[in-house]
Amino acid sequence: MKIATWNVNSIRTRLEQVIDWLGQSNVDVLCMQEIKVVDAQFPCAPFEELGYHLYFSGQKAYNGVAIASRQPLLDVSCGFAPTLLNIQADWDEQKRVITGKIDGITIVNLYVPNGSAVGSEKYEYKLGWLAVLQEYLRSLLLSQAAICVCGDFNIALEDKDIHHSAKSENHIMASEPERQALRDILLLGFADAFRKFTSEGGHYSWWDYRAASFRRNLGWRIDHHYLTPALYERAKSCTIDVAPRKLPQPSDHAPVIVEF
DNA sequence: ATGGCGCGTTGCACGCGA
Repeated sequence: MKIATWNVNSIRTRLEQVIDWLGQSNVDVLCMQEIKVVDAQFPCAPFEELGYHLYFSGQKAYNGVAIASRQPLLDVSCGFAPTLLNIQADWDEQKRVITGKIDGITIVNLYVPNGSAVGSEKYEYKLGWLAVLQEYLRSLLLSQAAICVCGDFNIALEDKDIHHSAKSENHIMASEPERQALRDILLLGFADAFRKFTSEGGHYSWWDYRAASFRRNLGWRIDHHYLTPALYERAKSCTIDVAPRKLPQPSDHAPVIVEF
């Protein structure tokens, strides 16, 4: 069983690359972020022709998450509210969460807010959103034993997840409050699948479009799979596939795949 | 220090991403 996460940066623009990659990688589940399309316009047909079922929560122009799965997902829900019944509704206005269950594994597909700049209004929104996410996962853990939380976290937890020329405490995605918010979430009982197999730095999942960052390998590892303990033990590999990032007109993110 | 590239938009410059 392979579960992949990929910020595709517009599913309509990236459709051919995503479909090609699905056909080659043969993953069972693909979690996508930044689909940037309303539900009525999601291009379902090419996925269905490959044998995938589609689940999505989209909005116009920004954000949006989707899951393509070979087997139908159970208990699909969008946003925090179905689990956090008392949450303020506006935390679900931006479409950043979709959850479903397959083979006893609850998959939570996330697009964590970017945060713009440390100290900005969007940064405060990101920290607030992460606090809501913590409560969401705490609540899920009450009823679900095997959880895979994956997606674009927009946080590099350690300095070795960041290329040498960008290490800055006040950099968005690396500031201490963001890292602490993510550590607090992991303390609920999640471990990084990638770090089960690879301890050294220099492995990245996102490279800025500008300044030839990919060619110079000036990247960040910000796309993650976080697993509950028994699932973590079952993980057989976790890899970043940089091949799609080399194509013309790529997403700025590469897919990350965990295998059980 | 700044901006760089790419996406979508009742588009033709701008907000946003990270």
